[in-house]
Amino acid sequence: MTNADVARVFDEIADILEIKGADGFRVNSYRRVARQIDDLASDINEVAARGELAKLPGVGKSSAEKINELLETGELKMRGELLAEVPESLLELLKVPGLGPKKVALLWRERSINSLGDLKQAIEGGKLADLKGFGKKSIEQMSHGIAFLESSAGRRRLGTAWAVGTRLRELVEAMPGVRRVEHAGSLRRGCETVGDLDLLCVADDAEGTIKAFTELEDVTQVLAAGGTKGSILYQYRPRRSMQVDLRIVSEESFGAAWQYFTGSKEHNVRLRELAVKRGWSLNEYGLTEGELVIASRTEEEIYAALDLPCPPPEFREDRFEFDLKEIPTDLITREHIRGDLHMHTVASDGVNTIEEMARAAKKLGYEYICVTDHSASSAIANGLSADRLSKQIEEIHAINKRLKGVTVWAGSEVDILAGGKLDFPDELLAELDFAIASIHYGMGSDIKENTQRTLEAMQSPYINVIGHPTGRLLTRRDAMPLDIEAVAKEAARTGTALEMNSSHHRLDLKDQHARLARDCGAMICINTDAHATDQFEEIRFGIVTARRGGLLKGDVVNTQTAAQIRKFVERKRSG
DNA sequence: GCCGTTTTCGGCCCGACTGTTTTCAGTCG
Repeated sequence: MTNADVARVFDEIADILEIKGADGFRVNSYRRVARQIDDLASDINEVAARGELAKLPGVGKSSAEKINELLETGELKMRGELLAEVPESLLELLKVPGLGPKKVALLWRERSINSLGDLKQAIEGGKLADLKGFGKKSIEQMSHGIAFLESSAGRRRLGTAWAVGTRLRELVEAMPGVRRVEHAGSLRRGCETVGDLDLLCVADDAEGTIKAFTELEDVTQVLAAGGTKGSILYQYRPRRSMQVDLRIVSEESFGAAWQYFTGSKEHNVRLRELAVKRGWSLNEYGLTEGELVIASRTEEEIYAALDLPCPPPEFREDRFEFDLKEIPTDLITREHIRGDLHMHTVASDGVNTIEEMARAAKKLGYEYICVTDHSASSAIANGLSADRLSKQIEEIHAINKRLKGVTVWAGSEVDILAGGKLDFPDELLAELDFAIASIHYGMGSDIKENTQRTLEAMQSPYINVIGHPTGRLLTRRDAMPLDIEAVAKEAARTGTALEMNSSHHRLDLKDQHARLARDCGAMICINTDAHATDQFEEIRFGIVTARRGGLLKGDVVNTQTAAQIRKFVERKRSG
C-alpha cells in the first residue's frame, strides 16, 4: 500500500464517522493522520518497519496499530465494520457542494438515499419536498452542485489556476473604487493543484464590488453574495469552471485577513493555538486581547507578535515552518536562475528552432541554455538518432559562433531503457556538454525495478540530471513507485542532480521529495522542459514548488554560472 | 483520537453566509 492508499482509508473513516455523528475532535484526529501520511516524504511502509509510526505528529497508539494492520493485511477491521453500517456509496454525496455529513445522514436515514444516482432520482421525483432542512432553494442548489461535480470534478493544476486567477484579479482591479486586490488561498501558497480561487480586496463600496463581481461575464452561478463575501462559479473555457471567492476587507485588518485566507487551514489552526496559549484570539480581523487589537495591518506584525518569523506563503502547511527561528534569506527565487537545462526543439517534439529558443532565453536574461531533444527510443516524440544528434551538436557549435549574449549547450534527454541502460553509446554522450536521463516507458514496474533502473542510469559519468524522476502527470497519471531516498542518496554520491521539472503538468519532483533529496545531499536542477519559447515562463511553477520544499539558492544547479556548471560536469566525468 | 513548560484528564480555532427550524443549525473555508 502506498502513502496515498493509507491516507485515503483514514479520510474515509473520518467521513463515515462524521455521517454517524461521531465526536468532531475524534473525526479531526483521523483527518490529521490522513494528511500527515499524505504529506510524508518517506514511504509509510518503511516508517512502519522502523516502528516509528507513533512518532509522527498526530499519530497515537491507536492510529499506529491501524496503519500496521492496513500495511500487513491490506485491510482494516474497523473500516469493514463501519461500512457494514454506512454504505460506501454515501461518501460521494459529501462531495456535493452544500451537502455535509448531517444532511447526508438525513437523506440516508429518512429517504434511503445511498448514492449520487439515488439523490438525482429523488430530486427529479420530488421526494425531498417535505424533508426537514431541504427547502426549494436547497434542492435547487444541490442540483447545480451535482451538475458541477459531474462536469468539472477535481482540482485544477497550478498553471491553470494561476492563469484564471490572474485574469480575475485584473477584472476586479478594474472595478470602480477598488484599491487593492491580492491572491490568497492555495494559489498564493503555490500548491500543485488548486480547488478554488480566493481573492482579497480593499474597496470603497463593499456591496457594490460584490455585486459587480457576481455580475461578471462568464459567471455561471452565484453561490453566495453577502456584504463582505461573494462566491461564484466562473467559466474560464467551455465546460470548465472554477469557484472563485472574493472577500472585501478593510485596510486596517488587511494583514490579518491575508494571513487568514492564505491558510493553510492546518497552519492557521496551529497559529490560533499559539495565540490562545497567550490568552489572545486570532481571526480574520486581527490578533486581539479582549477589545485590544495587538496586530492586524500586516502579516509580519501578526507573526512578530507571536514571536515567529513571517513564513513565505509557500511554507504555510504546518510542516516545518513553526520550527524555524528565522526564514532563510537565500530561499530560491526566480532571480537566482541563470539558465534552463531541459528543452525541446523542432528536431524532436518542440515547436521552435534552437535559435528561437536561444533568443527567447536571452530575452529572459539567461546566460545559458541546454538543448535536450529526445533520444531515438522516444519514437513517438521524433527522438533523434545518433546520427541526427551528431549533426545537431555541430549545428549548436555554429549557432554559438554567431549568437552572442547566451551560450547554447548541446545536450540530450536520453531515454533510460529497461534495466537502466542508456539510449546512446558513451562515445556519443561524451560529445555532449550536459545530459539528462529520463524514464518515459515501462513505468508500471514495481518500486524495486524502477529504483534500480534509475540508480543504474546515474552510474554513467555522462548523465548530469535525472529528468522528471517519478514520471507523474498531475490529475492524469500517478507517480511511479520510486524509492526517493535511495535515489537521492545515490544522486549525492555520484554527483548527479535530480530535476525539478517546472511544467505545470508535472512538478516532478514534488515539494516534499525535493526537500528530502536536498536533505540527502542531492543537487536539484529546476528546468522547464519547454517545448516552445513561451513555456520558459513555467519556471515560476518549479520555483514555487522548490520554495515549498525549502530549497535554497545553493541547492540548485542552475543558479550557478556557466563555468561552475562546466566544473559540475567535469567532476562527474573525471570520477 | 491525540496530547502535555497549566501533562494522564479535559480540553481541542473562528466567523460568514444560507435557508428556513421564528432564533439557529449546517456548511464552508
